[in-house]
Amino acid sequence: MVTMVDIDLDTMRTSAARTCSMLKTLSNPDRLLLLCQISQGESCVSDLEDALDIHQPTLSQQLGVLRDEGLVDTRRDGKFIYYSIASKQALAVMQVLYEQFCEVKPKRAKG
Amino acid sequence: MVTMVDIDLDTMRTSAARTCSMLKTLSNPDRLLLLCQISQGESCVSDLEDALDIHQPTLSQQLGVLRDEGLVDTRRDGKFIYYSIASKQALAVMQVLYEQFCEVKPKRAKG
DNA sequence: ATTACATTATATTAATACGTATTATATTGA
DNA sequence: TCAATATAATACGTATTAATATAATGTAAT
Repeated sequence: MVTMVDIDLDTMRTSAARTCSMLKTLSNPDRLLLLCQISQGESCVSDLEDALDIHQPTLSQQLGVLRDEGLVDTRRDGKFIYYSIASKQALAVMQVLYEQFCEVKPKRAKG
Repeated sequence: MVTMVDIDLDTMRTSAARTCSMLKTLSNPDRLLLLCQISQGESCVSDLEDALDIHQPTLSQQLGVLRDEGLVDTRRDGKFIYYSIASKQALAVMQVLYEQFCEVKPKRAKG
């Protein structure tokens, strides 16, 4: 169990709405992988395309969703556009998701 | 930035799919509040109804979704059915969401 | 046992909206 | 003019949600 202070229902609903908005954005495999990749370090679109094997218009569309939700920032360098994580909240969530769903824990000997 | 070990694309996609499945389940304000409430301690349906002001069939429907996804367990005691968190992964995610979206940090004086 | 009531779940439907993939085209910069 | 990226337009299927009604299970009283 987890300790959370008691807050009123309106406040809770407001927070829940903001939270759900982010969660929905994360609830797509392509976007999740994109964020995962970008959270490893700034990446340009063609890097992401190579790394994740998502084809370009889809990639661009989903990156657009991430931008609209404010989860990523962009920076242009010549022909390339570099993406980075803009939301510390998203980063915190990604970190836990990684720990819970991707990290393999070494098994301990019984005893 | 966050440190994650490099894993192959198939494995990543498999993990992403499982992760998205849970995220989708969390991506609804009613369900999120339900989980939040239940993570505070085992609750029966009428408690949840009172606490969250969601009407009964909706409540039951959304609890069904949480059950189907394996996020909650139930236990009957007479007329009442008690819900509790079944997934440590969900609990971990709820904890971070709470920290990131609900917790109010006291402001420090400058300097 | 039967009745009645409280608690929770299920079924059904209607309305709406959403997500995604695809193809084509536009923009920007070297 | 080519490479990198974004946008537009469309089309398809399907998911989401709320609402209403009804069923199932348990308890208590008679």
